[in-house]
Amino acid sequence: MPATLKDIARLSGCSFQAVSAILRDQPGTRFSPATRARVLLVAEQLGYRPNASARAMRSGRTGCIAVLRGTHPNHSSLSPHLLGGIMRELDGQDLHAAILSLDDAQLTSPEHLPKLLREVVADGVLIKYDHRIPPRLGALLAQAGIPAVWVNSRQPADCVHPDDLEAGRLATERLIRLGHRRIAYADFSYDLADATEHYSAHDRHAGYRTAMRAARLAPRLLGGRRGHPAPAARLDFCLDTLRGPERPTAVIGNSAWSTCPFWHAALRLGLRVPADLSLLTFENWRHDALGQELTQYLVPEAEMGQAAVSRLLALLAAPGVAQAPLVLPFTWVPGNPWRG
Amino acid sequence: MPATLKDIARLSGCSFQAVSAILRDQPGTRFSPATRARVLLVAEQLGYRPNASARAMRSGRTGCIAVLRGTHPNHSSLSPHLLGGIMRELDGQDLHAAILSLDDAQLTSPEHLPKLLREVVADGVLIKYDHRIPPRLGALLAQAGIPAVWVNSRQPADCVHPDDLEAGRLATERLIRLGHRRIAYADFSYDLADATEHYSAHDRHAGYRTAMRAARLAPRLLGGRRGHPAPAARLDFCLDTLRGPERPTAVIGNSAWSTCPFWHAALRLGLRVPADLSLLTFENWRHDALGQELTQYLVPEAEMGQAAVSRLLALLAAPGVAQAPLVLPFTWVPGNPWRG
DNA sequence: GAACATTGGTAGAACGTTCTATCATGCCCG
DNA sequence: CGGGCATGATAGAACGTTCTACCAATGTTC
Repeated sequence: MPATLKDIARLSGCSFQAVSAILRDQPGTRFSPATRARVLLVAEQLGYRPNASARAMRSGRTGCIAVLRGTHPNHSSLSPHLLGGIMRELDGQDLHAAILSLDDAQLTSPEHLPKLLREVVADGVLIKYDHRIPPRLGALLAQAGIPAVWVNSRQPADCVHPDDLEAGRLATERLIRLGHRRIAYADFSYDLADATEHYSAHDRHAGYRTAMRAARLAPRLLGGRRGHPAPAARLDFCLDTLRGPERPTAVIGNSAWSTCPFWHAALRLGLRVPADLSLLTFENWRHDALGQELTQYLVPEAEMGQAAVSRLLALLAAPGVAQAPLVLPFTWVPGNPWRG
Repeated sequence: MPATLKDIARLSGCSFQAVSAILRDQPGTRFSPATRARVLLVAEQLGYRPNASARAMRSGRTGCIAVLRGTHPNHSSLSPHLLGGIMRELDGQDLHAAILSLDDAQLTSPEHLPKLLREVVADGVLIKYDHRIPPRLGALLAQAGIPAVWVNSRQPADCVHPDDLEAGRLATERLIRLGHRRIAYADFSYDLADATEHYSAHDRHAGYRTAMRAARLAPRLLGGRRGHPAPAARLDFCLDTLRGPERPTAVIGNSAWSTCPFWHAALRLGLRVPADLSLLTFENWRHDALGQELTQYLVPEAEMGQAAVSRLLALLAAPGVAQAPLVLPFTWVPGNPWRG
């Protein structure tokens, strides 16, 4: 049986309230150095750890952050990196996280969520964005007084997301500076089941177009919401694209899913990467297995997790004070060799 | 403020103990249908949810499973699929999971872990195997009376792991049946920083060797613990291998990290996959971006998570009754086209 | 030498549950 | 008409904390 305050009190000859005060070293109370030492010693010997449930019940604080995720495997799953970032930030604070999985029904009609959240007694909640979450969830949580921070979302406040717009712009400008003129943007993600336009895909593409227009170059979209090839026809689509007279000298892919087919086509056509075709891709995390010729722009997953937690903690400390969205830059992982 | 039993009691005109009994419909107690209906109605209207902390304190059960993970990004991170499997099983049981991150110091010397676990009041713990976890952790937990199930480990009991041996054998046999004779096994994973031999890598390779020997074919290891090429030299290594007169007609890779370089080499050499070179790879989850020519053997991550939880629940229900290891088969995802 | 602060504590209550014990009816039966 | 017995409850205690109030000495000050 775990040791309690009363056990320590009995063995060190004082009241359990004194033990409690000493172990937390509550400001405003004074105890003699002798008592203090005795209590600390006994606590150490018994391997005392405060009972989290009791503490939570008394203080109202659980030291627990709920993390919402959908159950759909393709969308809104918690990546190890995001989880790692969340944990890194929590660990310093003597907090832990409870993961809460929501099935599609709960995601779509979140009326019962506040109740559910209260049951997993948590101080606040981190919500990994999923396009199926209806916007009214924010209002519901606010109404229930549950502090929430959104991850990878564009809420008006209390959210953290990657700077997709800037990443799209930077990637394009980098290629332009290298002398590329025919730069295409590829997005085949729409042949995924249940794919709808995501902020990220939209913003990356928008950043690309901005940079192209600024340089007076014609943007070119391969794939996209309309016009994406069927999965089986993808490779042929890419071969055709790379064989044409107007073939791009660089392709920026919305994800590895969109970029790899071009790479494979290039390999098959004998084009050298990146000498004949530069390939840039956005990705959630570093795909070492993809090989080192691809240049990757990595979504700052770990940083998002960390930032989201620290925002949530700030929100807990100062309830009701909304904070402006926090926008995080991508990480540039140059391919090898990188011409530039 | 969340509604409590007393709130419901006040509004429905009975004692809070009655409310508690009615809402749990405790066997052995009898209440009139009228009272019962009144209480249920009021509870519904107030959106009552039992306070988990209070319940946990009273009953000793927290309804919470701790999941241990290391902080190292390459090893022992919780994949979305594993997490999904865990959650799927928990959700049906009105349970939730708390993730506990351990830094390297905590992993290496886990003497304080039982205390830590007790603080995150959890009924039991799921441990994602990491080669840096010292074996004595098992004994420590047992001694502290904390029920534990190991995921992807080969503990003598209370563990769940994929059938790497069988997968290695099956993959090889499948290729042999297709007429392949020069089948090589590739493992480049040792050029990862901090790579030590893992059960999985060992067993898959052992399964391969068993099948080869049974068919009186010569096993061939490309890479491996000794003899793996440096990361920058990997592609050349593969090109050389595929150019030689004794070139394999099939390569089984320990992971995409080990298989992809062969694929790229094949593309560059104009070899058709799988017509000229069959590629099989073991992987933790389905890499759609890798393209459809590779045949993948998927580690049953979700199934492991689900099975591990159900084992843990069984252990909680019958404490001290150790269960034999549960071994789960891989999923075969044939490449396209699959010759066979 | 009485009023008063300081030091070093103790005591009771509360948080929201669940568990165990008790109790007031009304009813049947002998 | 009183003993047994269902029915439909209630009351108290306990879980391990933390918070607020109080208290008994011992010094300090005018």
